[in-house]
Amino acid sequence: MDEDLNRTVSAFRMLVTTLNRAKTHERLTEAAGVRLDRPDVQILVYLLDSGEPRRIGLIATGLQVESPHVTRHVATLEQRGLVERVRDPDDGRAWRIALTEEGAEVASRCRKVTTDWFQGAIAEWSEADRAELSRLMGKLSDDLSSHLKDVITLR
Amino acid sequence: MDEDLNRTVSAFRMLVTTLNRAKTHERLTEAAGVRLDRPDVQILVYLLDSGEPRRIGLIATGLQVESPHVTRHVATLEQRGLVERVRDPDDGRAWRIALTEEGAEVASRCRKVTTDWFQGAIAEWSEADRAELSRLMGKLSDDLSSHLKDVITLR
DNA sequence: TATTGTTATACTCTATAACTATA
DNA sequence: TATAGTTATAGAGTATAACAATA
Repeated sequence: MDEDLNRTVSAFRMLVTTLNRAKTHERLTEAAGVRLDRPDVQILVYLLDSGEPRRIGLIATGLQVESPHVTRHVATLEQRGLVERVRDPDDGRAWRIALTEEGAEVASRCRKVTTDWFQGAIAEWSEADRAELSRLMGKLSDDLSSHLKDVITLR
Repeated sequence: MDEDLNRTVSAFRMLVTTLNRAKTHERLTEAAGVRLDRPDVQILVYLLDSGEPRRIGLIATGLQVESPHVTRHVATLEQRGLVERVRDPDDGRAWRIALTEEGAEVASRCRKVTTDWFQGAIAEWSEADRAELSRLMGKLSDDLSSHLKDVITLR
């Protein structure tokens, strides 16, 4: 039981490690045919997943970083024509960050590289196992995030 | 199918993000009652998981970082009495890094905080789901690492 | 001479603090 | 004056390059 848990967590730890290495990112951008640093890609994919323009603050919250970090990277993405600022209809002082057409395309390519990695890794799995993985992963993500939020907030 | 995959990956992405934030680490060390930076903890837990002393190079490979990084952090861990160097019996020029008694204790506390987080998150899950998670997670970790290794090597 | 590890250095990522601007 | 965002700065984390030491 406890052994099971230890194995689960250490498997997880290894995956997290791998996915955070510079080499992995390098490989991703190479495969996607773009030259962007990690935070840039994270922001693009976040916007793509969102499906609509988002404010700086919301992007920061979503990616769990501080806003100056987002400000800086959005500025470079804007210069490269991958995102643009549009007025927030609800709040005149605020802007929303929108993917440009090219930005959306780049974001899809980056996202696809990652999903392809997963797909390649589980290609040999049974249909049932793949479905189970999807289900449990979603559940784990929800439960772990909300659990951590509680743990971190309750101080 | 493709939708499933996208959800799996984006759930994953979120978890990776959360687990890599400074605040999460801060929370971990606070709960474990230690004052160590992230690489220090990674090295300690790696050694604990290994169950035996390891050489610098192997630690670097395992954590997927370059050896100078390990050298530096091992030096501080050594100063703090959490690890010690022992001669490699197989190769006189090499040393192995061993956990001291205190180091092993600190490492266990850190590892336990993480596993407790997981445990708390999945506490309400059915026995069957927990077992499935463990099984699929191990499988995914193996398959994804080896798949990535292939992808990254084949260049 | 090949391998392992170390020292020195620099770059990337991210946080904190102080400031600006608009509702 | 409260909120959203920006500018400025600093610190953590990690990589690369050059070197040292031992089989």
